[in-house]
Amino acid sequence: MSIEKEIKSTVKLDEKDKTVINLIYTNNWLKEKAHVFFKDYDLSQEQYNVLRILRGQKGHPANLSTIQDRMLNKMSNTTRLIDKLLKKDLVTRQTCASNRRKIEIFITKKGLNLLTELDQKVKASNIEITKSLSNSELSQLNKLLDKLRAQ
Amino acid sequence: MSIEKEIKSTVKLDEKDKTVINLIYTNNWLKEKAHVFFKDYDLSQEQYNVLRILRGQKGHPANLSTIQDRMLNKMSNTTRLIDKLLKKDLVTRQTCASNRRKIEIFITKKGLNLLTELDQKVKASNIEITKSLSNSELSQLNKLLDKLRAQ
DNA sequence: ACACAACAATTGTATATACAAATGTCAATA
DNA sequence: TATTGACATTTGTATATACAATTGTTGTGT
Repeated sequence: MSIEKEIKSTVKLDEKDKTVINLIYTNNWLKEKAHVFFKDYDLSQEQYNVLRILRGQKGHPANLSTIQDRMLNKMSNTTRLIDKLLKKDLVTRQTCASNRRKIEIFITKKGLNLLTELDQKVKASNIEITKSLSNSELSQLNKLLDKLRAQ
Repeated sequence: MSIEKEIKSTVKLDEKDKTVINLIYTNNWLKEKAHVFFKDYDLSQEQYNVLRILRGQKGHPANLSTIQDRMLNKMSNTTRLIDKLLKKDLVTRQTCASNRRKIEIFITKKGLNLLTELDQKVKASNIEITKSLSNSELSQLNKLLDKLRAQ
């Protein structure tokens, strides 16, 4: 459905306004799907994201500011997010020996296993989410989004 | 910047995965802009959205479920959002005479004036946000987003 | 008229997020 | 080595959001 019908807009929108609303609307649509997906795993989208960042470290520790840097949703409170992962034994936390202001966070074996389990499911979910578009359309969409943000 | 560089991804993503991440990332980029925009007005994005819905009613009242229906972010607690608009005298609330389960919400003169003031600024902001894309690219992007959601 | 289900909104509670202030640590320099 | 500013994280507090339970109202069937 076109975004104008979708939001039952009473006025005709120009392409610029439409794009902004369309992005917000599409994100909500996406967020709903992610929510359904993750609730089975007692994991928030952000927690999943952090685990992936840690896995990307390939054994090297990450400290809080590194994680915050790479997070999709830059939220201020990474400490409490890590607290939750810690409580589930998905990560470990220790202060950095060479600089005690920093902390070193590692993903645990349990965390890696959970990610492995999720990998295929996320893949499947992404296929499902994007099934209406061909690969060339997806590539176009990616190009346009990248260009939009290039300011 | 491409989404892969942006998130410092260590692995090559396929277009499907890239699209999903790109949408999330783009939304955060957008949310940040909206946040900066609205904070000067002591108004949240959602509050603004509700005011616009009420203006769209053109004098007719809207009840809570109608508003919730049309909101971009379907959140559960419209009551408390209306509370806040009420406290700022931007809307009025009264129980519906013919069905006392319903309430009727109207936008006030003050609310309409605020919207009028914001109209041009939102327009300008949307122009700024979308300045990297031509009109034909924006139209393409809108088509792709609409198609993506068409499931 | 009464019981009961459906409806519309509100309230309570838990969790998430944003922002500022506080804590502890380190580096520079006088 | 004492002071100061910057750094990295944590904590406190306010606000936002999600979800379930509750309240009050209406419509329907008996």
